[in-house]
Amino acid sequence: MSNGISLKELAAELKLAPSTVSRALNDSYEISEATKKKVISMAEKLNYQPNPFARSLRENKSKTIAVIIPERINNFFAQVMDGIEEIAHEHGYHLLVYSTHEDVEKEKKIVSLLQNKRADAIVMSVSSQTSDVSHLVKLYQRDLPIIFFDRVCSDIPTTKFITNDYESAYEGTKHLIQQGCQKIAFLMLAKELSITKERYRGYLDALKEAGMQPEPTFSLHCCRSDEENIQLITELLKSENRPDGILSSVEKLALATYHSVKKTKLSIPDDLKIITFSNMSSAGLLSPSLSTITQPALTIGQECAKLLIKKLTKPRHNELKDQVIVIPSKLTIRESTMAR
Amino acid sequence: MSNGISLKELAAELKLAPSTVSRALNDSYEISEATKKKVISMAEKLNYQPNPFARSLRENKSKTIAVIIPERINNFFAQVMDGIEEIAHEHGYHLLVYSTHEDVEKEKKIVSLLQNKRADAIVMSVSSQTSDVSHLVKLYQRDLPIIFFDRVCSDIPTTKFITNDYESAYEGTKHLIQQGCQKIAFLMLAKELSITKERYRGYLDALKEAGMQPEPTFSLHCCRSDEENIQLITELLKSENRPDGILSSVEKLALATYHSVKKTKLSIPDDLKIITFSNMSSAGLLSPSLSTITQPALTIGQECAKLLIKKLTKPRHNELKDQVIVIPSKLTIRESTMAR
DNA sequence: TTGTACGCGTTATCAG
DNA sequence: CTGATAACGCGTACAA
Repeated sequence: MSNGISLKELAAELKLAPSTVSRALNDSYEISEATKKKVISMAEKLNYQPNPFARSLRENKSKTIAVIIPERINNFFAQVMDGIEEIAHEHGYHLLVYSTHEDVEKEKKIVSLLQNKRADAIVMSVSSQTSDVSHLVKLYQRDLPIIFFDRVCSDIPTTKFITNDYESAYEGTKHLIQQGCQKIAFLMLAKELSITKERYRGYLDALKEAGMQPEPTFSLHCCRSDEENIQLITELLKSENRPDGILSSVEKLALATYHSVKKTKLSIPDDLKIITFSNMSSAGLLSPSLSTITQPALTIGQECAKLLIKKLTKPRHNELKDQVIVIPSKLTIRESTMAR
Repeated sequence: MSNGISLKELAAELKLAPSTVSRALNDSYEISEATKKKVISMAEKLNYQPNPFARSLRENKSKTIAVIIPERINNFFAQVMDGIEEIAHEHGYHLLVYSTHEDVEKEKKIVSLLQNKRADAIVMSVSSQTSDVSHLVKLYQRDLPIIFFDRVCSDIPTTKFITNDYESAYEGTKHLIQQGCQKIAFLMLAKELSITKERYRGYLDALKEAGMQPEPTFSLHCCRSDEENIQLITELLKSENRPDGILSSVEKLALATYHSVKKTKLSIPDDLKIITFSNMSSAGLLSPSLSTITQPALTIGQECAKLLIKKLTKPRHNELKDQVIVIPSKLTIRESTMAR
């Protein structure tokens, strides 16, 4: 056996015209049952596989969706991918996957690669460095359907799926206050990120409602590097005026905090309480177990894919409206925020 | 702007023949520098993007590699993916990614989807349910280059990348013995998996060398379901004749053990020591911190991609020889295997 | 140095 | 119901 047979060869074998065979395989109504059967059985016998590129060329679609995420080693994004894949496969779509590693330059390269319609549509969450979005606008202008999730681009008029960032951060902060925290810090990646803004707002409003002033040094901007983040957080924890509570806007910063705490004489939750946005399944196994705000990652992925496929299947009736769809997160209280 | 311009249209704009434009863009030696410049600048001006499907159809290659992994929410596989992606992107290759969720039926479907040469090659790690490999043999017979990593198929004559499973398991077991364990259990997924077999051999040989008998009930076969695994392990830990040491052949079973221990009165490492194959970055943050055998995941991914691309680029000189390439793991001792 | 013609494997249109 | 033909966009042999 070697490299597969073409429609034409299959037709020759059957002594039929290629067009007839094509129609038979596509179950066209204008082909008799008898020939359909003959064609199908021969196709199976010879293990005929249609060439996807010829088809894509002809139909101007690839049955492929591109997914761009900031990082792969991240439970949230991995779960979202699982959700997208589940729905995509149900509808015969394939997934091209790209990770930007939180690097805008990488993101731009990837996006530029996708301009040629290699994928029928794009699902993405922008990198933490992304503030100028002209590369994404370009995509949009090329008529490539695009959906954002989690870290969205409000400038681009399409559908976005997020969790209730504001409320969750608000509730998380309120929880810290109820547990007795007086000085609460907020850990963020880039301040330009949509999720940062919303979660920060929730944090500030919760403080305000409790009559607390947000300490400027308590808004900590972190970066991609775990080492640097641990350094930054350690400094904050060792400072004269250190926080006694932390709301971490992403999982990795909570883990960095755990590492930092090990470098101090502090202990969680006695000296410092912490809650974080995170989808880590082993949050409950950490020392101490970590209170989390768990995002509906799988659902977000599924919904993204469902909407996109609806749009791809029936483009007329389904525009990607400029709207934000919110799916709520779930607070799970564990030891890291226990009152003494 | 709408949907991109074709080579023909670009040629018309330039008042040149399509073939000339094609050659200019591909930097052919038979085109004058002057026209090359004109063509390139116009191509940029009109944002010309070659149609990848026309190209794939013509050249019979897609510049795409398919990657099949058993699960996405797994630090090892995520890191391997990162390694593959890094090298693939350097060479202009795209990645189609599929997860089997440890399900052979899913694996078969995916593999069948790839028969049509949608991808130029495949990198994969088989599901834990995979014992019959006829679906993979079929791929191989189709002349689709395929490379295995970690969970390999010895029946298929191609290159495989693994870690030193036998030695690592041997060393891990020996470490447990040195720390005072007398009754060591081995946790595995399916016993048919290549990694299970090798790691089990290492475990058995270490026991033997220490003059210990392998207790039959201490070889625990687990499954995909975390709940069931926790149940199984809990039973083992509560049994009359319980182990005092555990070598876990995969990360998830170690985490399941941590959950199980919480359901008993035992404590790690006093009553039970445990070491596991794992690439979890937060192993050091668990309670207690978890001793691990860390696989060179990134390197494995990079090497797979390098070899595959060499093969795809210069097929004549690079056959995928039937060999196993071993890249060693690293033992990291933490609290979970401390002697009392 | 540039242009013409063809084929890659499909599917849709038009004829019969 | 089936067959012939054209077209999708590109690259290459062959011609000029």
